[in-house]
Amino acid sequence: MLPSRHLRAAVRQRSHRPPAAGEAFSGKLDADVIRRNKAITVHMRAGRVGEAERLFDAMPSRSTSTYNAMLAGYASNGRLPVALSLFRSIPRPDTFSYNTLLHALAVSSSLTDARSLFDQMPVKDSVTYNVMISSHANHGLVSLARKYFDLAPEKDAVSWNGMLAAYVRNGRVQEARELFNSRTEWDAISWNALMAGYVQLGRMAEAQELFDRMPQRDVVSWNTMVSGYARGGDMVEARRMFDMAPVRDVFTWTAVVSGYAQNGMLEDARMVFDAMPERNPVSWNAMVAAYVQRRMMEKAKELFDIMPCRNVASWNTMLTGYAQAGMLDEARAVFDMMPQKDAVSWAAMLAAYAQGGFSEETLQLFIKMGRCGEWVNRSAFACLLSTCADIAALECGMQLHGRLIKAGYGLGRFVGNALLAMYFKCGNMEDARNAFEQMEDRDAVSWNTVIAGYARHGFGKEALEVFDMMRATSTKPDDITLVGVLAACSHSGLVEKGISYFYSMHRDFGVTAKPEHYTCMIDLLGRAGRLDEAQGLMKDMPFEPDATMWGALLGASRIHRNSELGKSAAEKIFELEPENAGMYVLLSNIYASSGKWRDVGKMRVMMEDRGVKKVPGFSWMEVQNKVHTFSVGDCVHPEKEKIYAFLEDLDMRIKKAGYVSATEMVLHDVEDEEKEHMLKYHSEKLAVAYGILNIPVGRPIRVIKNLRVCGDCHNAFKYISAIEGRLIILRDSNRFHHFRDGSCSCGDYW
DNA sequence: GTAGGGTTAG
Repeated sequence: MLPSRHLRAAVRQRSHRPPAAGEAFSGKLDADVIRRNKAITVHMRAGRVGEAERLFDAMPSRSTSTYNAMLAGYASNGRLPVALSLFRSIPRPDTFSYNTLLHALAVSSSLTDARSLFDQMPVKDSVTYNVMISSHANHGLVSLARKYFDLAPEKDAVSWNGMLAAYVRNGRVQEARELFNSRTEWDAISWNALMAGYVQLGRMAEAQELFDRMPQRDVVSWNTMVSGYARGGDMVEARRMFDMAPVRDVFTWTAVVSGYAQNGMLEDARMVFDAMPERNPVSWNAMVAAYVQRRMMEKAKELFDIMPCRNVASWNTMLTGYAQAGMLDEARAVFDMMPQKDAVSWAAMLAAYAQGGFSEETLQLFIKMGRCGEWVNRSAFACLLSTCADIAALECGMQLHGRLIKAGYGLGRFVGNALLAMYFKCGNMEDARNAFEQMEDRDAVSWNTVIAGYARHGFGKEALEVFDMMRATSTKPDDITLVGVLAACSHSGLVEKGISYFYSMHRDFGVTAKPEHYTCMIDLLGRAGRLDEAQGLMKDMPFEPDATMWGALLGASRIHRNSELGKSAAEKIFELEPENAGMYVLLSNIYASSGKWRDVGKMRVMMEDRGVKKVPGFSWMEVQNKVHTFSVGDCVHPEKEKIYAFLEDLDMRIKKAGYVSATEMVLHDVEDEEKEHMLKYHSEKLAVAYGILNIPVGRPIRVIKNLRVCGDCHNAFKYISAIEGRLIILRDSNRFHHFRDGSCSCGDYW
């Protein structure tokens, strides 16, 4: 980003003399200047900045348009600082000059800079407003785009289409439609844009209806429909449109190739590809992606090697291909070899590491990214934020939030929702709420994220408050909202409330109960000890119970020590999902807690027979941008001596305060003392101990565990939070626990 | 010489 004082200085020098649109420096342009201006533009467009500069320097006289050509060239070649200093040296800049700079700032610097230039512009024309409309729309700031649209004194076709596209590109097709219906003079671009809006949402019937009604169709109209059907997986219809099209261009052909590719029809894709009259890099990329999608990396590489010309996307395709095939070394090799990297390359490499569980590498790469000064675009922001959410890298996520603000990106739906989810998944409720309050465009996803977020943290009251807020808006609650609402009731013990929502949701919100809703209800009733009612609901519902529902019942049996019911639930689960290790462990724990060691032993034999591997439990936490991982007992952490010694001491102190270790929770039937020893060194305990030692007092200790928290650790953390005066936020595979002053936000209701 | 629609990679 540019320091705004440079911008202010550049503009201040200019503002004493308002220039007029189209004004030329020398009054009359001679043919030679025009010819040379054209040559400059040609060089600039081909990326030959040096050539253009030589021409410019050699010119005996220059017009303002000469400067403008240079300015546009610098801007489109990513040379923003040079563009800015050139702008300062233009003797009489006209509105063209200002518009060019405005566009450059909006595209590659920040909207804050663009806005301040806009405010200082002495003369504005419709292009000025159009730049503001489209750049705000591209950043997801639809209401600001609308503000500039309404502000524009005269609107031309581009203004109307820009506003239409602002709605369409942000998924707000309804508002686009309303705008469209408000007048009649629309051109083919407008029809195509609105059609594309429906296509993006997969609403092909409405797109087709527009297509049939449009007064004049051009090749883009056909392409929109072909690719729409292709992306929706309807290759028959896509092919029909392709065959019917009166004109085809590279886009049409590529859409079909990519359609076949994405729907797993590799041979058809190749046939069309081979038949193409001409190909561009995108067509090649689509075919390479076809092989990549089938994990045929050798074939993909073969094609990649013979491509006449590769762009960043070609490299990115190979990079993600290797990443998805789990070939992380190859992926990294491609990443290091690429001639240019863009935001996608960084995001793909980051995602590869993150999804492979290499959080260390993920963070390292992100730090490197910051050092490289890489410009992060909106989707990369969203992708990075969700990566941070997955690994609960809060500090990383907060840095991203900071850069998001600096870049002038508003909290539009995509980035805003990703940010919300990040804060919730990292256990930072305050910032999640703040981000939500600041979002300018809330959609159902935003509301759902907040409701489900609060629910998972055991903040049932807050979740239901937000739900009430949502009901006061025009955004309609959907089935996902109600899953969140029911989960909120379940996780907070609001049993009666949950039951009443469940039975009234069809009447009040038009939501029909899906299996997910029943799962919530079984969970809710089961946790409350109303096991008979839970079973009754399962019998009466219109679906066959699935493994998750039996799992909810199994969990309830564990809390309420009903090993008979637990056993029959577990048997059903073994039938449905024989490899689900978590269920064997859960059932073992139920047997163990009632001292049925023989049955515990049987479970272990069963797991061995069926080749089910128990997922090893581990926990991790972030301290100063570094992720520390802990696993049970065998801590390899460099500071393990210190951690163990501290744990011993802590253990003594919480015992004095009344803590009794619940040896019953452990899977193995070993002697008590030994059991206690194993419990003491559960991964989450090691992590919490490390946190207390390394995180300053006053800041919460955030720990993430890949499995469900063990009951004994849960109990111990309550004591620890009181004795150490710390807030401990634990994310386990099921939900969040906030330990504070001796109690947990789950109300021991997990 | 500035602004608007359709194709690839996440």
